Amino acid sequence: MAEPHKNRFEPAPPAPRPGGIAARASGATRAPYLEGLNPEQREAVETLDGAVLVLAGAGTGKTRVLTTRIAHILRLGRARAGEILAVTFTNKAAREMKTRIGGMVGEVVEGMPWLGTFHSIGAKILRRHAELVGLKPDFTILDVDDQIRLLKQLLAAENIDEKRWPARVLATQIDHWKNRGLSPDQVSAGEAGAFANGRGKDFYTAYQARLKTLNAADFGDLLLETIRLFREHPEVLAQYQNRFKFILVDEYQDTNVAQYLWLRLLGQRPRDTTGGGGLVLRDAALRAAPQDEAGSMPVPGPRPEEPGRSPGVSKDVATKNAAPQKNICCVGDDDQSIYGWRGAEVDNILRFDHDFPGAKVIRLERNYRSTAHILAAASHLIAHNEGRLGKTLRSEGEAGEKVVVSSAWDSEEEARAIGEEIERLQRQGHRLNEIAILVRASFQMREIEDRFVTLGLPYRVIGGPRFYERAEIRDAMAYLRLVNQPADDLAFERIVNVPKRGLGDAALQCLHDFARAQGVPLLEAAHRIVATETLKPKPRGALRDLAAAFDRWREQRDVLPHTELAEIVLDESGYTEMWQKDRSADAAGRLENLKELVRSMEEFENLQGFLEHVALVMDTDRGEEQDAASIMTLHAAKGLEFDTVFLPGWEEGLLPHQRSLDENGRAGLEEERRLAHVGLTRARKNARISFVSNRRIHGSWTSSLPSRFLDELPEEDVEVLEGQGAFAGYGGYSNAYGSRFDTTAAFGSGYTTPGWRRAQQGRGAGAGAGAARDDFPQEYFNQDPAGRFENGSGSGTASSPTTRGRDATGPQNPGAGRNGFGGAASPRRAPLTIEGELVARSSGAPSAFSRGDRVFHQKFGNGTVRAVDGNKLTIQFDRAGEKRVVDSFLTKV
DNA sequence: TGAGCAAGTCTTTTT
DNA sequence: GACTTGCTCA
Repeated sequence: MAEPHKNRFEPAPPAPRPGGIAARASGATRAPYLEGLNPEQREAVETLDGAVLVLAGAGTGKTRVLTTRIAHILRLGRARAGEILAVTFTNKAAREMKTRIGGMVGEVVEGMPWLGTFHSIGAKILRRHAELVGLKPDFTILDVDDQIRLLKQLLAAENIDEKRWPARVLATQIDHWKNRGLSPDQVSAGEAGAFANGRGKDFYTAYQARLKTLNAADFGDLLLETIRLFREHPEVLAQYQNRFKFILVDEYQDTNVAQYLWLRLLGQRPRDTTGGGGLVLRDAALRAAPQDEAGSMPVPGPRPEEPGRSPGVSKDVATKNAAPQKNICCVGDDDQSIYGWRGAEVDNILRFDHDFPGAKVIRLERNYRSTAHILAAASHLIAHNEGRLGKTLRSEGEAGEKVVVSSAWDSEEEARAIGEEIERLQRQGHRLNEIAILVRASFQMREIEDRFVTLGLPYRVIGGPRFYERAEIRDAMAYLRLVNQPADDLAFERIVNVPKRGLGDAALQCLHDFARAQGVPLLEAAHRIVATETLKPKPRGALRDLAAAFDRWREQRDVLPHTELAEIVLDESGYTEMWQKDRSADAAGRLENLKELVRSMEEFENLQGFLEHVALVMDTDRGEEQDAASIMTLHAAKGLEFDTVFLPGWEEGLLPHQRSLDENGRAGLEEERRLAHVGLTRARKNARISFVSNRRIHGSWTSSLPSRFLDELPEEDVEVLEGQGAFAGYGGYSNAYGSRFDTTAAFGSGYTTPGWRRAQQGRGAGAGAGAARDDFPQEYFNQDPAGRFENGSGSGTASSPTTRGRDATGPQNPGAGRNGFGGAASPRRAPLTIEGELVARSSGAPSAFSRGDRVFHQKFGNGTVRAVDGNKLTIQFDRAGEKRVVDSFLTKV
């Protein structure tokens, strides 16, 4: 096993010890990398055999443990670098791990070929065995944009009304199925029937078939097809099972079912492979669990213990596959699971010990990042969640400053306050690099950016519009893809008439028909059709030239360096010229981007490698070293830390986000709470939360209420400031420029000001005003949905023709504002609708409505019942479009 | 065929 | 408010 070997990660010469080197593991005690680990971390690093789950709370040294563990394995010679499978969730994390391991072992990173994201490793495996799943090794990886265009074509071909079933929605659904590890034949009839006029399943099948003919795979396929490969070809699976001696998984709480299945397969010992049947079982269990179980619950309330949600099944599966296990180590934090919307199954981590019986669970609870106040606030907040494994973060640092909560009249003022505070910090010598503004939704960034621009405050937006998503980059990429892979019809369609070649709809339709008739890709069809009289002379000539050009480029591909090829392609196709001639303002920038694209190609060995990178990584790693404040979403902030963190927008509807509540009810709320928790725990020294009374949404002003999460922060760790400019009305505005946060009056003892109380009451909306804290959501959920708008203390949607719309620059009417947080008297948007929750626990009882009924809905108006599913109805609203609604919200007309 | 304008949509998070 | 789509007209 531990035979001596040579590799790049050959351990550094052991520290000199008297008596020579023992072969025991303890030989590593002197290893410098183990020094400074606390006992739990050390245990997590040194427990190499069997299954290990490391529950690593925020700031407890998770990445350090992972990387040290790898270094340790290498150093002990338990495996070579190529025998360790280390999967991360994001490219960023993979990159960081590579760097850190490199630093630790003192070598370059290339030595870890199987360290990467699930998707990149999946793609790597899939390329090696592509033929076995009906692809060629050079298959194209489609992004969402391509997917949608493909689906649109299919919709048209299948004669499905795109208005009713937007391609985007179908793409999401298919993605969802794939996340759950379901191939078309595994999708239950009922579920598939609800889509595309009952043809959901056929549609999914057709989509997959189309991908195969295009020699393409979407993101989901990178996992799903690998799973299929493993299942259908045990010998291939065995090959990888033998290869990987150790498996490490980062952010395990973010894995979805497909990723789970993928890991299970690889995590078994070679002979175990027939146990694959058991996986399907678990798979089926998960498929059934979420909706149906919730649906049968009569009253909202604590769910049955999360980890045991389908104890019967999962136990069976666990026992069945209990046999020998690989050395698998999963690191994660259930409190940081924020990707449920993308199919992540917190369950995976919650029942790790069911899946890996005898697994060792190690908790890392010592937080080295944040001060005690920040940590206490975050812990108290997250304790409101129910489905948790439970960890208590302990601070290893000092008490520090309290978490600051402040308010502002509107989002512009909030941005102004943040800008001022940052300038103040800057004057005190804080570095901008150590400051971050974390928002819930990207639209919040705009006002903040605007303000920073005005102030001349350097900032950078992380995860903003991406380089590879820009139109000119995608066009250029399409050319290159097509050179690389002539069957890439999507690429062909994208560029066939860019720049304009006079190939309009008519000509393209003709070409399509021709291609279909001949059963060849479009580019090939182009070659053939120009030899016929089918097209008119002008388009025919254009098409002939284009096809000939691709022939030429393809020949050059094999002889020229790929960067040179790219320049030739962009040049000869007329694409560069098109932008040079363009008079619009951003043309220059686009040309610059194209140059940047070609430049970035230099880092790759060949075209194929470059295309792979673009498909999977999607961002350029341009490390701007300038000192600048970071603006990003809460999601993007996971894994990062800053001295000072601003958390604007803690308002109902934004954090927690309305849509999350609507779609996922209580589970959605808990995920939002985790998001808030992630935000707080990013801060080392200062956390500054703010909320506003008025926010601009869709360009018009909407009033809002403070987030319920504010109530869930412990008073003793929070300092509440009342922004001076916040409620002072117009006059206060000018003052606000000169005012400081810290010149404002504190609230005295926490949450006792009249304004705050009123805000609370307004929020209770008839559900019992005292309802705050823990019992609040409960009360809220129990409200009679129909009565909501009548007894909602005048705060229903219907009664809020927003008076704010009248001034374009901001809601400057001081009237309501003076009272406090907007005051209960000001017009409000409807208190949280929680339809998602109601949908989720719909009973199976037959509905009083039937198809074709005309109905009325308080919020959406009149509509027609399109489908009935228990008490969940699909309604085509006359004005609001199609919605799924619970029947209790409806009255017959 | 393509430009220009009007209307409509959608704004959470991403490999 | 920003963007896409659809429509009309030259």
